[in-house]
Amino acid sequence: MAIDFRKHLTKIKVRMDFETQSEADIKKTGAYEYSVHPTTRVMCLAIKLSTTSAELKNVFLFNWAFMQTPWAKLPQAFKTSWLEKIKDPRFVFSAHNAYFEECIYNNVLSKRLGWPAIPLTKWRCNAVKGASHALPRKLGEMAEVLQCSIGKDYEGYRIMMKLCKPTKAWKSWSEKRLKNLDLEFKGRQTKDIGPEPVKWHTPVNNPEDFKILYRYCKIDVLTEEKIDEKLPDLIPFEQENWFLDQELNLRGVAVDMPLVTKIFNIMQAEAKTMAKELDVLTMGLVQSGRSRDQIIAYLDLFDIEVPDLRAGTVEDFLARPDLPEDARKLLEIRKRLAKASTAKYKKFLDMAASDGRVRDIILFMAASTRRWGGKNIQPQNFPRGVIKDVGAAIEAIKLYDAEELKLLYGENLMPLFSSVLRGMFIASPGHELFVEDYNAIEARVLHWLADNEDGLELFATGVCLYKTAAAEIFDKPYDDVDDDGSERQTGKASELGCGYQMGWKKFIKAAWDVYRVRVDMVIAKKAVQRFRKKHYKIVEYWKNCETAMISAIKNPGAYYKVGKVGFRMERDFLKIYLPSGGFMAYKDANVFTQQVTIFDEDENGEMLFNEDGTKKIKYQFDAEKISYMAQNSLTRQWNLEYTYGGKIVENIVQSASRDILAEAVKRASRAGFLPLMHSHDELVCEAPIGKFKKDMGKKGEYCPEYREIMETLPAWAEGLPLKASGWVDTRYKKG
DNA sequence: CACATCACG
DNA sequence: ACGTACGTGATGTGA
Repeated sequence: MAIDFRKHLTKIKVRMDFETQSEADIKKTGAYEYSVHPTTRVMCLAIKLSTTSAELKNVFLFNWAFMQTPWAKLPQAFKTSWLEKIKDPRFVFSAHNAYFEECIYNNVLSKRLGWPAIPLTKWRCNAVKGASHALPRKLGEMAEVLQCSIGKDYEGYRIMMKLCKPTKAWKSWSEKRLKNLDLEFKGRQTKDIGPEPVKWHTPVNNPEDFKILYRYCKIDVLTEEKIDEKLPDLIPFEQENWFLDQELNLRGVAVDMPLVTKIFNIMQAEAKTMAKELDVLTMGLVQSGRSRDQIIAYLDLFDIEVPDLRAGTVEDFLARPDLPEDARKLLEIRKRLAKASTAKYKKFLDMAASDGRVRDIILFMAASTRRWGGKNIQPQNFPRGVIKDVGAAIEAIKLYDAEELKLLYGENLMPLFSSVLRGMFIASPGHELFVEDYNAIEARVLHWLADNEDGLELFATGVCLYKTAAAEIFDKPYDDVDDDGSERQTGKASELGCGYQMGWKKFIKAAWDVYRVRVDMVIAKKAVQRFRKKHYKIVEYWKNCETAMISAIKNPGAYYKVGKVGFRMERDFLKIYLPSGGFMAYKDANVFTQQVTIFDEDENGEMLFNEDGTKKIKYQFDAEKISYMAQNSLTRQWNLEYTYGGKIVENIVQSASRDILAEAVKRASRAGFLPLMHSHDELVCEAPIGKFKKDMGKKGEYCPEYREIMETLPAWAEGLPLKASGWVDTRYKKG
């Protein structure tokens, strides 16, 4: 018997869903720039009050004519009722992906038609409610997995896609008109293209389709209600986090648009040249630097067999002295054209609003661990860059053209442009950027959660954990560990991976894939053993968390505490409660017994075989395993997933670290800093120049008050050794 | 739409 | 007698 959470709601929800039409492409521009586009308008609005039963007949539909009418001319009774809902604290406004509805309401209804403003704190987001329970974010998929889907309205979807943009006839006419303008410009004869066709679908010229659209819109808002009734509302901690997130995403970040434009133009010209080179070199066999299969087939002509075309592999092959010249040239071009970061310049151009800011680049609760994700421009995976003096590089790009830049930075300009990408984010006029990031936050949180005292001591003394690990692995004094080379990186891989139960084989693979460090098998085995012996409390923590999760699944409702976290099965979700009071959810968590077979290996890790050719078994045992339903992080498919001690602990650590950052955003905001973006261990704010005092640190200017805000421990994180470092400047960079 | 690749934490 | 690093998003190709 499902619990009706409506009874527990303190708020009455006004559920809203807009259908809009526009010349802008929302996929390209993002929701904000779409909403301010002059051609964007509302086709209809469906509204459902949570106080009536969840039936289609209880959904209000405000049609085309209503939504084109200025507020002043709307019926008085409606206006009174709407204003009441805005003023009355019992009412809130809810939508699935509320950011879109907020943008449309603010920029179309309020600014153009005069509707009264809805304060940010009155908005609620249904997609975020689902995300807080680790469900798929899309409305249809969320309803599907909660088994409350009203059924897919394929026809409605198709009609919506048709009505939301200009008519096909107008589009083709418009293209012809552009060609004519070009001809006119060149002083040549233009072609007759006839009169301008109808541009927009409206209920007047297309009444049947609009009927279907209205129904589609009503179904969406009703589906939203069915989902909402199945899930508890956000806890106050997360509701506040979300308000701050909306504020941040509506604020946006200033971008150096003239510089973006200049770099984009140079890059486009370069890409054209390289495409030509590629075509000549391969006689048309390779059509693009990104055509994996074509490149592999071409290299096969030279009897070169590459397993894949990842950067590291390409680098390995380029290092071969016997590589044929044409193959070398091809791989060089591939190297240049494969850079993903170059696409971000185009995205900057597409997304920036007329005020030179990009918005909606941070996604709340993107991960099942509740971490934020990056969106659109994806500021969380900007390349670190290879050029040392980025400031000088940016000044050079401002001053010189492509040919001059090549004299300074070499023939291949791509590394230059990918190195200065972060610098496209700038402070607003009269403002400066405040940036601080946490040192090894996940390692610190892990040792703190596991009550691993010797690990915590290390942090307190300020010794580098990664170097300590490297010193033990390579059996040499701490001070002799190579800082920039492979040794410290190996230590890092060891500390991060081993903390989550990584084995020695994966250690070798990860060290190579991620850090391009070749780790010897003996060293890998030693590193894993060293970690598990030295940090035996973490090994115990894996086991304790797994056992507690299994017990919790078997005994619904009972709370199992492991140190600072707790496990409880609540209806169809296993919840892991974190020190902050927040939780992670695992849908349909289940325990089952499986026979595990461990095969015998020789000391080199090679499989041993019996005389009959079957694999030699070392031992077998029955194990209790945990499964749950989740979106596979690779395929995005809703799948049965499995977990175990190390992975549970990883999730907990990531989740708790996210809460540390969330609390820092709150403190920064309350102190008068304006949060702009963040990246798991780094927070970027801006504030008017001079508002906060700066000091000179070892690596330049920083803001002591801001650092203090970052390093302040939340009440629930007593004993956690937090450490932050950063800088103040007017242009973004890697710290 | 699935997969590979490239980025980041 | 007891093993398993994890979490994202964007872009482009090719079926």
